[in-house]
Amino acid sequence: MLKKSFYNLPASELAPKLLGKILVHKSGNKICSGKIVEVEAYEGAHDLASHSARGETPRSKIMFGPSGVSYVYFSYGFHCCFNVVCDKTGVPGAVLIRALEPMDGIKHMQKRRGKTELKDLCSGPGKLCQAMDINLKNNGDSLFTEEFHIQRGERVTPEKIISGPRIGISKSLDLPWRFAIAGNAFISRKF
DNA sequence: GATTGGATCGCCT
DNA sequence: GGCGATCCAATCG
Repeated sequence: MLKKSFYNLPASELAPKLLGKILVHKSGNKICSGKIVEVEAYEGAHDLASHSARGETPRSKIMFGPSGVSYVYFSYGFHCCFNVVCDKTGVPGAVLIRALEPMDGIKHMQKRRGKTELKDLCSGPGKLCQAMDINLKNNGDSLFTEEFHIQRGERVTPEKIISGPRIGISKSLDLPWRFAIAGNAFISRKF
């Protein structure tokens, strides 16, 4: 399991380091896991696309808190998106997990998603929340439990990482804070 | 209290 | 590639 100190970095530095790691979530005795293959970084006041860009609000306050905590928000009236809170306490930051390569519990994922094709299970932030059974109730959860954590996985060297502008935002498009494992088949869309 | 605009997805062409 | 679904949170009056 990754230690707390691993998460005490600015989001744009932590995000690429999460690629290749394994996200594990157990709910209702069902264990699911997947390799992180695509992420996005969200920081503070200088990052206008971030929920914390305008300071602390009831929703964004969790981004200002201790690292290694789950930040889940509701998006577009349909989906949840899962982030990992990072950086020092008091400094806002979070890494959005955008895509996973399914590993354990694929049967559960297929049932929750209503799809059998592996590429349809976790190739997007909303999809992976549905597949992994992550919802608003998980907002604020610690990521240092047996049920919910991130562990060491495949080593991803810098040469294997591609980056570009983040998806679905209209501000701070100049920041290349979307990161993915080059050539991986499970990312949400092409760069 | 009302309005507006999303860190999306799936299905259609 | 385009669009409709659908609702929360932030912002403004």
